[in-house]
Amino acid sequence: MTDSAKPPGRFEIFNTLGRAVQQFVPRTEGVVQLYACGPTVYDYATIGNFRTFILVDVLRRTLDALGYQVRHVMNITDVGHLASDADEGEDKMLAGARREGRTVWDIAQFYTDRFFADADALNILRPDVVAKATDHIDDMIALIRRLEAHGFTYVAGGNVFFDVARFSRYGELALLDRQQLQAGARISVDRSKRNPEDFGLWFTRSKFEDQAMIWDSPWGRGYPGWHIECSAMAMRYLAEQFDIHCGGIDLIPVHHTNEIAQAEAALGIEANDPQRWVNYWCHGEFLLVNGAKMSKSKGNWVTIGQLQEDGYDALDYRYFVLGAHYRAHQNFTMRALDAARAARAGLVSRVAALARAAGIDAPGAVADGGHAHPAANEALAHAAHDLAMPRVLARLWQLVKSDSDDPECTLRAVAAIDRVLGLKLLQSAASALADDTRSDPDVDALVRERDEARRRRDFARADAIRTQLAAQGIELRDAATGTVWQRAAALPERDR
RNA sequence: GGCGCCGUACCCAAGAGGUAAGGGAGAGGUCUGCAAAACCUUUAUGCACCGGUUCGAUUCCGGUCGGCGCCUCCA
Repeated sequence: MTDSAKPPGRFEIFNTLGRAVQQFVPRTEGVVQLYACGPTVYDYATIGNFRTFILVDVLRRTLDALGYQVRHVMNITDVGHLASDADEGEDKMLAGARREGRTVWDIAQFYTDRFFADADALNILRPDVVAKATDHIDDMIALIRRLEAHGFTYVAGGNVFFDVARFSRYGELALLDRQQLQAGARISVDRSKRNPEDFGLWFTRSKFEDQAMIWDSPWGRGYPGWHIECSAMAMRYLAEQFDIHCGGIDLIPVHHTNEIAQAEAALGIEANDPQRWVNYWCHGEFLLVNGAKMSKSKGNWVTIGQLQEDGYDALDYRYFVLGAHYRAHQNFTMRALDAARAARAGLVSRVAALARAAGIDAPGAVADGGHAHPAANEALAHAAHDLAMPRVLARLWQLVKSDSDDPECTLRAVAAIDRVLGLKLLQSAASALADDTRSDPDVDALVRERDEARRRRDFARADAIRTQLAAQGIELRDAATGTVWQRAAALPERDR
């Protein structure tokens, strides 16, 4: 574990606010306050969603490995939101409920559970705080009241809006030029708004008669706008001003832009104030599927569960994601996933071989070697430079392929590197080693008989036994130390 | 109309102003009764194209072509 007496290592991260890789300086020495936008739980999360959650996880692991104390907060959006401020489209939670004939509350619980099941399979660490929007309506109302007190709101058509014109820095994060935006280019604009960019803070008017999630508020019975929850919950569980806010790149132009507006307006942060609500904004690029964006609306989305049904381990997907830099597009194809699976398997088998060489039966228990090993040092340095995970992987491969006269030391370095990668390499190697000693009376008897036959050079009989076992899905390998067997991995092939 | 990103071998994908990480796949080899596994070796004088800056660019600048995305919700 990291020596907490030492100051944290240097960390650099690309800041969307400023569009440059910057040296990370936390507000409080040695402590990182991190907020990540979580899932909307009206349907399964896609592998694209999880690309971003893996980014957050890697960020958190890297900061931790560098010696920072990280406090990680994530929201669960379990309240329905309309498709636009114009009260159009459909409420996603309601749509999910209608689709499945269940209540919105059931839907939220079900998909929240599914989300964490997938996240666990991907070895994504749980945030320190998971906050549900519906548990924090009071915090949102309090924040809206603060905005109201500062004169940043107005009521129109029964709904409370944020007045963008009052916030001069509006759009800075997204480099938006308000004059050039084609408002309503793709959707119609709510006529009651003063400016097209104004966004709802609290709605009391909805076209949905069966709106199940409504609460009392100073403005009437209704429900909160889309953006207020993250700001309210981040400020509640972190501090009013904190270090890093993460999300997908698609959140930049609207969600995060609006979050900055409402939070800085509420906090009274002036336009020329160097003190920001959040100092570092970190965004993950999109995952493409066969060259095109994956989205729920297009229907070309893939879930972790689907990959598992096809015989892949969630960690194969994690390896795939780690193979590309988080700020670059990444193209998901089954062929690329196959490559990731093969690569991860190769890594695990090399780690298992190191454990054998070191005489360690349970490599899962190997403590990481701190930063004693140069390879671990270099790998961590790559991670610390804007999360260059492809370089971390390359360094790991170099380490694992090098001849080592101290396999245990190498193993400790692997453990240290995997602390950042989160690929469970040591645990996986442990189960690979367990396979070495697997036994089954019937199979063992046949294997012994075959060995006898081979000794007699009765290869016809030996091959017959091998064929017989193969029919049962058992593969034999005649290693120098004797014959070992394993069940062939069942890998249903999907059309690709 | 405005804004942003990208274009590296068969595939995925790093990269830096000084001569192309890593993985997968393929090929060759070692080993083996055969096979499998494992291991070794190997695969871009080249980084979309055209100009410019430079002693030197794939890496910087400008342009062209091509792909993707945003300006509704979406990670």
